[in-house]
Amino acid sequence: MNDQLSSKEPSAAQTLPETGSQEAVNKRQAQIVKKASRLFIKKGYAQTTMRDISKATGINLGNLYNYISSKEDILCLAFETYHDPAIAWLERKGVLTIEDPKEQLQTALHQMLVMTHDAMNDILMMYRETRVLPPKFLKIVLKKESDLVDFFEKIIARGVEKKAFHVRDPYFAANMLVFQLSLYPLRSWNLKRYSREDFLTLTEETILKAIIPDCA
Amino acid sequence: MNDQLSSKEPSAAQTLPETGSQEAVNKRQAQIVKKASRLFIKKGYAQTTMRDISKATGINLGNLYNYISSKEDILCLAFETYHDPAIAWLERKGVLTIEDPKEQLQTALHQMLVMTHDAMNDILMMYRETRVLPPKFLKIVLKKESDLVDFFEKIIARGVEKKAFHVRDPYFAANMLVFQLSLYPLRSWNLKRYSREDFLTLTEETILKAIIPDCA
DNA sequence: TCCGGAATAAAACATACGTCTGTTTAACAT
DNA sequence: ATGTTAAACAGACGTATGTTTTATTCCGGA
Repeated sequence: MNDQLSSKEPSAAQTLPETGSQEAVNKRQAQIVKKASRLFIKKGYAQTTMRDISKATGINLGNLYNYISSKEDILCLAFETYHDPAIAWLERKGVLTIEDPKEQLQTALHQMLVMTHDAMNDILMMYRETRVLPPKFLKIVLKKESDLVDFFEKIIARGVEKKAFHVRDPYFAANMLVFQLSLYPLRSWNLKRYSREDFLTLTEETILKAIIPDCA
Repeated sequence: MNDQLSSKEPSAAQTLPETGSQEAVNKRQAQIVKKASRLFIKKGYAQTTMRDISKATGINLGNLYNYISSKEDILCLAFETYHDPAIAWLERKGVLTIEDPKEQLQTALHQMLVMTHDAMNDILMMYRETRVLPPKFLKIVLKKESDLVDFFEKIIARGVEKKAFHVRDPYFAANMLVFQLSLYPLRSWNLKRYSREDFLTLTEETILKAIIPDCA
């Protein structure tokens, strides 16, 4: 009846009715998460009701629970959906094999900026709703973010060794850089005057200036 | 620039019972806001109940409504309490009269960084709960933030004119700078390794490097 | 044609919430 | 003592919520 005491698995391992084809269930899940995310973005997680989600997806309220195990679970799935592609890109593409540190940093930074910009609403939502995540899942999310910082730290540290960059503390610089990626998601209300391209260029330029000595 | 920043009563707090000593009421209000803010920080606004606030303040649930007009009102008051001092400092102190652009920027930046650092929990809370603000009050808050950006834009623009700074777009630089002030509030979970002083120095250094040419 | 699993609609359920009301207590001037 | 007034209190009200359940409909395949 009320199994609140049973440990809540993070969404990935969430146990569901498990009937029929897992394929169709996953598809339905994705549909729910996508629609629900729009609502979370527009109204906030707490202010979005399961009835809202039912209406938005066109899936009956009771039927929703055949695909997700709880409202909280939808949020976890949303974090997964929009957080993973970034790190995935950095690994899939051969960023790590670029020899020139400056070019390597520019390539990684540019791609991250573009992705961040295009997913601005989702990122803003994540910043706002992080608190709602169950502790176990929160840990996973922070770990992923921390990995991203480590990724940039390595690039920067190598550039410093090769005298291509000039920063006193690569770990700090990486933290600042990753944080700066969120400038637009968190402050777009004050940056409307810039076109997408202008903004990306300006941001890239500003971030790099703090890392690459520009006196040459 | 900041014309009506010292508006006191007619903020967003709605009209209250308006009893006898407004003095005691304000004191009580401050007490409520302070305690409630701690709860909002710890559990989030939506997850904090008026009963929680009653328990934390020791003020009876029903009696709370003699001092605040709604739960939402408490949040508005919290924003006011922690948002105003920053702008106030910049105006009170004679930052605007400092002649040397570099010294002027350093002074303002340092103070803002210290204040941001010390109010990190409140700032994190504000980033997260902005959505809950009633539209009318949200507008006021964004205006204040925008004013802060304008403040730094003017400093930067003057430094550019005097060839002391090197930035392509002062408005963008100011936006980035103000955003960077929130690095610690938003990312402290990944920056625990730094002492307060080390962190402040590093941040100041990094922010300035993007504005002041360091080839000298 | 009929069966069985899925979807739907509607309601129920238990709880939690913000807010308000009616009453009591305490302080204090008269 | 007494009367007045503001503060404190417990409890209730109505609504909204996440979740579950029940009764009914739909539809493809035997």
